[in-house]
Amino acid sequence: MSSTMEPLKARRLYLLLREQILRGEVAVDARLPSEPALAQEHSVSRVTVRRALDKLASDGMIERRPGSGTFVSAGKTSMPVVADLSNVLTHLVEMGRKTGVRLISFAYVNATPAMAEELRLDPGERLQRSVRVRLIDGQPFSYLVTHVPERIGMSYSEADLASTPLLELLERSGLVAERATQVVGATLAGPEAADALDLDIGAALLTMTRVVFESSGRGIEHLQALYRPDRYSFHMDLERTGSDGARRWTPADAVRASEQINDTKKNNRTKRPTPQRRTKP
Amino acid sequence: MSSTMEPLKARRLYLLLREQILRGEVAVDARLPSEPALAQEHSVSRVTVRRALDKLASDGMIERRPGSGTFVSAGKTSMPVVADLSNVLTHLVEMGRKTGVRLISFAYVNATPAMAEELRLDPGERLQRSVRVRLIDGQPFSYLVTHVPERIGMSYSEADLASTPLLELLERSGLVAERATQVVGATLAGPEAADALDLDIGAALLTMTRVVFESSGRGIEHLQALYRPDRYSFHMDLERTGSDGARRWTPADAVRASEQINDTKKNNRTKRPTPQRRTKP
DNA sequence: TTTAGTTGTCTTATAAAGAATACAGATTTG
DNA sequence: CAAATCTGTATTCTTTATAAGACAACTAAA
Repeated sequence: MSSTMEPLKARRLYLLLREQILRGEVAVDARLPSEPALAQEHSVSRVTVRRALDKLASDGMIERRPGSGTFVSAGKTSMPVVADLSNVLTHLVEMGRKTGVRLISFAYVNATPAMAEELRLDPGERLQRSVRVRLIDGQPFSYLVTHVPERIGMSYSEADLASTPLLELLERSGLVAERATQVVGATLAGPEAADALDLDIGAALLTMTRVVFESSGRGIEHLQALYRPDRYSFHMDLERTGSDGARRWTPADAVRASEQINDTKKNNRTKRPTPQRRTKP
Repeated sequence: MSSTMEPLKARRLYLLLREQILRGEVAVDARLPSEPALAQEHSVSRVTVRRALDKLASDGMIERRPGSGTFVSAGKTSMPVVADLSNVLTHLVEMGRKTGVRLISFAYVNATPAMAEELRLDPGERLQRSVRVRLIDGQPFSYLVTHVPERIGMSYSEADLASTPLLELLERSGLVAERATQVVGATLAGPEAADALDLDIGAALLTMTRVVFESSGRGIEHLQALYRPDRYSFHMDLERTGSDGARRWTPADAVRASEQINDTKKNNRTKRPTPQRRTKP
């Protein structure tokens, strides 16, 4: 499965150092080993060490002080925007952040066999395919490829897509979403996604595939989402519920959800049911 | 953020083709463009195309038939083991699969500032650090780095770790886990993880960071998990609950959980509440 | 001030990746 | 069978990555 086609040594070292910094194995503001030391430690030349450090510096993870050393930067080591498992961005309003959507492409295509099966449709059925990029504070954080059956897609315009969440559009047109499955994984950035998300090809991406079904069991939306993990991640709070042998973990979101059903108006944004990671002041 | 230190051209092409195949843009059993055609299409030499295809072939994604062409393989395009959002592996028993654990390292270390903060402990406190690899059918699928406060870690042995889930060990020693937070993201494989998971350095990994708290609010476990996305992914079923303006998505697991609280004995393994992706017969 | 250690920059040499081309053997099609 | 097309393999050349070393400029500490 593995071996052959080695990534460049500089890339390897870059990934290694990056990992150590992100995991906190090297403290913030601490000095890294000197370039000659790193070169000897990893059995590479100083040029290679230098390339790795260049990359880290351009990522804003380290700061180089000539004559003194290179140090781990405080700022950039942390904290993407988080979403709960229902894919709802949290703490956005209160942080005064603004999101936007860019429509990359929009077309009608024939369903591939795989796509038809996932949506439980007839193979070859026409689908509306749209590619969008979501932005936060002007910076892209997600790359979304959506497939919707043609007849359903007709109920809204191309312009609607660039301004309104797709699920809202679907429900507005009378459809009733009943169930959805989501699968979360990881993949490497290909050329298109890398370009749209302002990343290097081969960067790590968080993926989510969601299929939404109406009550009849037919799929009404297929979403393939790619997220920049440094700007977006999934967050879930779990509570230990039940007693004795039947104790198990329950997502706290579910609790909050049932609380909110009889509470349409006041949205409790002061809740903090579980400790959050925070950056130091 | 991007540019400089280009990955190799062969790697780029590999990722591009891989992406197209995984997304179903190229049908299963279909023939890929010929090597000269791919070379011209992407403005690279045939040697480079060849390297990319070699990698795809070793991944089992394509099959090369001399004189005929290269074709997309049916088998390997799909389906890792799935876990629900409580991190419980599903469909394992019924599939007759066996899991195992390999203990990689075991030591006591000083808490880094970042780790201490996440666990809400005093900085510098002693922690038990263990690194484990979980296997399914003899193949590694997750790389787990766990930190537990020293006094708690004393309650079980090194051998226990290799055989029993950590959370069970903790509760067995009288601790009461009350809350947990989980953050799911993605990262690139570093040298250690790549080696343990039998992957190339720079491969995409699914990450989960979990912190478990007891009722006093102090952390009792910090877990950093790295998963091979081709062998493991998170799955969640959502249901549209509530009415009118208060409709929202609720994880179906929560429903199942509350059903099971009064149902200790019979574990309903026949449930299939939501359509699953499946491979063709 | 001196000294040791650091990053920044350059040179030269070797190793590896990629480009361009040619040709043998297998497969399909006319 | 013959022609066209494909993969497998080899050769040669160019470009890029890496190695090894030298030296200047800067910093901090003795």
